[in-house]
Formats: sequence, C-alpha cells, structure tokens
Amino acid sequence: MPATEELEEMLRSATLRVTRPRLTVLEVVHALPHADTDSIIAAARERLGEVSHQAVYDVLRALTAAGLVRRIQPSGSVARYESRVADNHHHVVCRSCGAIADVDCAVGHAPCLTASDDHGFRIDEAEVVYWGTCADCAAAAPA
Amino acid sequence: MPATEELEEMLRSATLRVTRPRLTVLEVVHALPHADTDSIIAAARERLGEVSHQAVYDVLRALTAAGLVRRIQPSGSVARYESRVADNHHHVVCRSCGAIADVDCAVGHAPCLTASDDHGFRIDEAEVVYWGTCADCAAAAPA
DNA sequence: TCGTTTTCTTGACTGACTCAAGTCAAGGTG
DNA sequence: CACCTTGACTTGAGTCAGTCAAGAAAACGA
Repeated sequence: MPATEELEEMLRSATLRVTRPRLTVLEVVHALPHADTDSIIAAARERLGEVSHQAVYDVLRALTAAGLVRRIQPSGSVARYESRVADNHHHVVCRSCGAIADVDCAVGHAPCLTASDDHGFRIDEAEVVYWGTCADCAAAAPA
Repeated sequence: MPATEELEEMLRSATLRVTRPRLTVLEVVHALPHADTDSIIAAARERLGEVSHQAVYDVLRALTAAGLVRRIQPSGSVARYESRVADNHHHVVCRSCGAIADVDCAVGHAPCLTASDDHGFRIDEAEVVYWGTCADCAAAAPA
C-alpha cells in the first residue's frame, strides 16, 4: 500500500490533477483489491464524507485510462477495479460466490498466449479467466 | 446449420418442450454466431411475427442451462450467444468495433490451462479472451 | 492573486435485464 | 381422442449499473 505522497506522484506523472476524491479513490483501490464500484463509493465516502457517485465513476475512468488501475469485469459481475497493473496477471473467479483471486502469469507480459488462428486480428493481450469453486463454497456444498 | 428436425431433437433430448419460439431462437443462434440479445430478438421476430422479449430471454436462459448454447460476455459488451458448445474454443475480440471471432483451443478440453497457484479454488475451466484490433479497424485507422 | 481549465455536484435519464401475475399450449394420462 | 397438469409465453412494471448535461468549485500555471 503506497503512501499518500506516492499516490500523489502517480497522479501527477499521469498529468492528472491531484484532488481529494482522486487520492481517496486511488487509495481505496489499493486497499480493496477487486472491489466493485459500489464498495469503492462506500469506502471513499467513509474517508471523505460525501462524494458523488458521478465523481467516483469519472475518477475510475480517468485512472483506468491513465493505466493507474485496471478494470475487470467477469461475465455476470459488475465492474471491478484493481491496482495491480503492468504485470499481466490473471484471475480465478468462484462461480458460486463471485470471489476473485489473482493468478500470476507464467509469462509475465502480454500477450502471454498466441492464438492458433488470429483471423487477421492484431492481438495485443490474452486475458485468462479461470472459473471454478472457491475453498469456502466447496466446503459449504461438497460434491 | 442443423435442420429443424435436428433442432427439435436437441430440445427433446434436453427435456425441453418443443415450441415455436424455442425452435426459432435456437435456429437464430445457429445462423448468427455471437449475436447479442437484441439481434436475436429482431431475427426471431422476422421469422415468427411477434415474440415477447421476455420469452426470448427465458428461452436463451433455458438453452444456456441445458448446454445447447453458450453465453459469452466480454467486458464492455452486452451478452452474446453462440451455438458452438463442448469444444472449449476461445474468442478474439476487437477493441474498436467489438467484432468477435472464434479461436480453436489447442488443447480442446477444459480446463486447457493450469493456474500457477489456484488459491484453493477447484478450477474447471480456463476462459481465454484475446484482445486486439480486427483487420477492418486496423485498415481504417492505421497506426 | 487571477484566470483558465479541469474536476466535482446535482439530478435526470438510458438500456439491459429481471420480476410477477395471468393466460396459453405441449404432451402425458386415462 | 379429450382432459389435465405443468411448463412456457405475454404483458407490463420494476431494478440497477452506468451515462449525460449543466452549472459550481477548485487545481495550478502565469
């Protein structure tokens, strides 16, 4: 978890103005990996008092565009954000409760896989989502 | 593209009643791979006259649950459906126009990749989405 | 300190999808 | 073959994540 000064520096180096909502949202994304937008809004309000949901949406979009956070959205889930960027890691998602965990990429840089036939597409990233059942759900409902 | 009798047989073998909306939706999904729900509703109405959107949603869910069609939903896209099931193939998606093409899986059965660390999850499928630019968009906006 | 420009607030809106209640028809039963 | 049960379809309202737009506020360079 980077210090506030480091977060400020991240914003500045992306030529984004440093504002309390931005610092707070960036901090929240670092503190709560894979949080959905609602959780981020709630956590930001705990730290800031009132913040409009619109501001949080704008900030998340700006941070995503600047490459400071990454947006992920497995099928059937709302958008989630994480602070690990630039290491091309992947995710494992629980079909039952939606829990998400990180999985390191064996290759480490995108695209880590090559398609058997690219259909003329210029491919720049291979996104991998592992689907399964998390330990808790497996224990709660054994096969 | 299977004949109507084959489609009927697919429904029956999944213990689903054979109705005109179901046959039509199943036929549409075979005819228009990767179509979104709106296109499927429109195409079904062309063939049937009126069908409620609710019926189409219900049918798509029933067919998905029965394993006759597969629902895919890349980030930033609405739900799409395809008729290729059980061969564990993957997709390549254009970041610019959203076009989707099939990519055969080198392994052919799920899960075709193993995670470096499964965090206690019982993994049953590895979904791969290749992101890039399709030939048309690459030609329209050259780097 | 001032002015420009970006960001934030407020509030209305959109669109994909779901829920619920009632009607209808597929296909098994007698 | 007629009936009945159960699952499927219609209609219409509702939900929820996310977007749009206009004006107020604040960052930061000059």
